Amino acid sequence: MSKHDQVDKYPSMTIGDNENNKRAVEKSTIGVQLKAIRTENKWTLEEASKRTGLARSTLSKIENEQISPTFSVMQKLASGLNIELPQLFTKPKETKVTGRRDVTLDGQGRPHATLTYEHELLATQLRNKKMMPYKSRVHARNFEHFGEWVRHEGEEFLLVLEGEVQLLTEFYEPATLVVGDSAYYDATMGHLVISTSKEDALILWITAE
Amino acid sequence: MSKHDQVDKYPSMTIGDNENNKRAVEKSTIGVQLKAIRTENKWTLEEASKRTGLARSTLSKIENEQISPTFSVMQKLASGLNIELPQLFTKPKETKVTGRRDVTLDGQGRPHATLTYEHELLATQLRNKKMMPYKSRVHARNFEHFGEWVRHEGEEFLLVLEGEVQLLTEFYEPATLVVGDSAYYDATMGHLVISTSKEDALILWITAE
DNA sequence: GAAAAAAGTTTCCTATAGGAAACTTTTATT
DNA sequence: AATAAAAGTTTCCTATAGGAAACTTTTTTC
Repeated sequence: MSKHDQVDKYPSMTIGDNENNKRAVEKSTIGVQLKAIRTENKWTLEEASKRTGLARSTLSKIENEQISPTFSVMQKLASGLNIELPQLFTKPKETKVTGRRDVTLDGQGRPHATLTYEHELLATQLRNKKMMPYKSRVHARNFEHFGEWVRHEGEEFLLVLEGEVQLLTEFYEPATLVVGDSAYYDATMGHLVISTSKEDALILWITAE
Repeated sequence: MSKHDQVDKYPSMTIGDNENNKRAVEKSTIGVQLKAIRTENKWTLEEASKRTGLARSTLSKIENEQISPTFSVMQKLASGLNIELPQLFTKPKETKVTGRRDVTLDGQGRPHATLTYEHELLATQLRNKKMMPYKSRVHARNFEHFGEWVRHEGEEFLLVLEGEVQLLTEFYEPATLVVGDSAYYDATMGHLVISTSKEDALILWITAE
């Protein structure tokens, strides 16, 4: 009986618990969430049971973290209780008391120069902003200055503050913009701005993802 | 031979499938998702197994929709494969071919007047934007013109284009801004802008939620 | 404040999830 | 093409989830 070969896969192997697996996963809270949702709606387990088609006992056990529900049960919960699935394991977004403000005086932003632009980043005091505003002096005079389309996630808005520029975009004809003109476009589409005035143009950009 | 004996549990029962349960739930696709993620990363079941600490067979069964994984298993999947939980049941956001663009020439936006401001809405051709840009002529000269703080969801950025204004915010001292100055703040905080120059001031606003 | 009703928990059992190993299919390798 | 190796599936068993009903706790009602 020489079955020496496949007898022991994983002789003393670490079936994957140590080497990798960043076990920093915060504890599930799915039970807590469920209970919160149910009580907020003033539902009894019985009512929740009727709504979801799950047994009263099952719901109780889930709420008390005695069992880990299967995905199909989670779907019944979401559907029956009229909530989105992620609500079951995402703790309610703490309606943070927001009162942030950051004033940037003209020319006082954080400089950031490239070959083609000279950016002045605005509102750099605030982290985790929804928008990234900056003013840029446009050095580029033609497409070749770039060589490639600029392309990134999100959407972009720009307003011309000084001079005249051309907004080149992948799927459109170039647009000539003068002071006061603005444009809004998907930044995933190739795009770039070149100056068509004698002096460098000045524009305001804002991106949001 | 034993497998066939107990084949039909649930003789013809529908354990709770009829009465309630709005079954408009799209079929799970969790298996499909998992397989997609795994193959995209060129992982074998064996590798995925090592990463997640789950058995090869379990992964196979999940991928083939033979079982509905428990939440704890889903957590191991997310953690081990370095993905966010919702990725497991949210079909990959169709990287929509975005190529929208809207140019608004100076003064050509959609007008919208109030007692205190004269707004010019920009980029009105695009729906579902992440940002709402507009230019506003500021009539207001003092707080009383408003009577109340302006307050709404999201964040706001403003840049002074002409004149001089004061930015009044609930939790800060008033800030005096001249042409080129800008400010970024949480719009949930009471805020408003008044002109402090002889003429009406002109500012650019952008809000994002 | 005792009895009844309702809400919630635990028990006990069955159905199903998850793991180890056998088996099958696919992919290299010669 | 035959063989070996790797990847994937299925089987079989154990652990656990989920349901029905008994039980306990809380709330209501008289």
